[in-house]
Amino acid sequence: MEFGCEVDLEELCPVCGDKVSGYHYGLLTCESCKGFFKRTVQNNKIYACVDKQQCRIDKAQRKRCPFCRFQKCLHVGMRIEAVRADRMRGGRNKFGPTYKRDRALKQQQREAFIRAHRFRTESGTPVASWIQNGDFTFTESLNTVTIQKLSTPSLQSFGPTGAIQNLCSSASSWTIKSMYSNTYAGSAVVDAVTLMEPCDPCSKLRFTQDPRMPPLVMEFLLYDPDELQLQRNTDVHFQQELTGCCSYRSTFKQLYAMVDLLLHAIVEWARMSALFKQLQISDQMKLLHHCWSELLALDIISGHILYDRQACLLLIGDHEVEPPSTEYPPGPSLFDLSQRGQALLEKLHILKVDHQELASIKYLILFNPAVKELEDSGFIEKVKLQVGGALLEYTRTACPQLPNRLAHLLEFLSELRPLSCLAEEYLYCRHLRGEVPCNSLLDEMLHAKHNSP
DNA sequence: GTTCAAGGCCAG
DNA sequence: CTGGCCTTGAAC
Repeated sequence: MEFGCEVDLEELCPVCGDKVSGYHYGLLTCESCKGFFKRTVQNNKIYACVDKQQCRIDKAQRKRCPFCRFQKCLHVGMRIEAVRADRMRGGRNKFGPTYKRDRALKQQQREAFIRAHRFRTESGTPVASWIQNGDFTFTESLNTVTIQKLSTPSLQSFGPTGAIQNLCSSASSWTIKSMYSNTYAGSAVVDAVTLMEPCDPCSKLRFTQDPRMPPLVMEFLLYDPDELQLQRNTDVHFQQELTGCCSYRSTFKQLYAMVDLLLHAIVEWARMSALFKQLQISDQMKLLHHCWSELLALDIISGHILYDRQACLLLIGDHEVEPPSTEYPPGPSLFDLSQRGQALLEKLHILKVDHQELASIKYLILFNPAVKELEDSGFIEKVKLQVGGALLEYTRTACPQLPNRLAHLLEFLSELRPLSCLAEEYLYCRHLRGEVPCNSLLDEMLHAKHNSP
């Protein structure tokens, strides 16, 4: 079973994502943030940020900027008044009952999340047999792919073909970088890089003023990709081509360019996540290779919900640009995808899902402990459970009148999976016909899942 | 007596 | 300065 009651529920520090050692100064934090907070308050430290006071704080970088670290300590709720002025040791402070309540609440949430997860409808998930085969070969191919721990700058060929897919490194992080030919979506990489720039967290602060919002959900929202930038990029790509009234083939070329752009944004979003960064590179690759299509489908659908995105992939099914398939058995059509996507979109509309929930759901998709041959599935499971707990806490606070809201969200997730399988099948069929440009990130994702070495 | 969140210590 | 480990002592 995916979530057993016996699971050791190790929490993660809301400041840096390190392992929690207990309640310190008002909430569960790690030992190092506890010490840092204590020293800062006791010694009346005053720090300065050499950047824009928006430094990302995670386990690897928490030492870099004490100013932003302390700001984050305060932001997540560490209490200055819990540091004793008289420095008296031992005993308990006035937060004792708070900690006790918090423990009870967390336990309740944990149990409720596990119940909700059991409730989730797993049946009726049609997965084409070739996809299952693909999963097998995908696992096999992973064994042959050596991924360096990129402590020094390096370029490495990735994937079973000669595609120019490279893992690049900067410091201890990584990116998947696809190169484009001059004739195909030449500006996509540049655009993707632009949209990957961390958005201004202040622009989202208005959503995070509510002190009842779980710190984890707040974090997810703050670091969700900048939609405006993404929209500008995708609109340019998509509408240029559609207004040009061109052949279906070139329209799909643009479609792939946009899918590739979205994939770049998804990879970069994951890469920027403090929790994701704590995984080994190999696990990061496995998780992304496994869930890219789900994240892509969710991204496209949520674009409608949150932003009424103009460049609408779902509507492409209405353009009647796709000639009927001559293959037997016929693969899925864009029309199929469009119909199913619209049905899911309708569900989200009825649920009135919000940005916080969508930002959290993405982490539930990404941190999937069921992915095969993970090095650290334990950590991934803990993260998933923690995200589930935070999402439950959030839905209970935001929609107290709907106690089963989380179960509905999980049900939506279980319905997203077959759609993403269908989308993958569609893209793979076109890939086999040579319509997916080589060297794109999409090409890499399709290769990773379906090619045996 | 046990628990556990305070403060303290000190190698790196 | 950092952070892992140690000591303390009120609440239970």
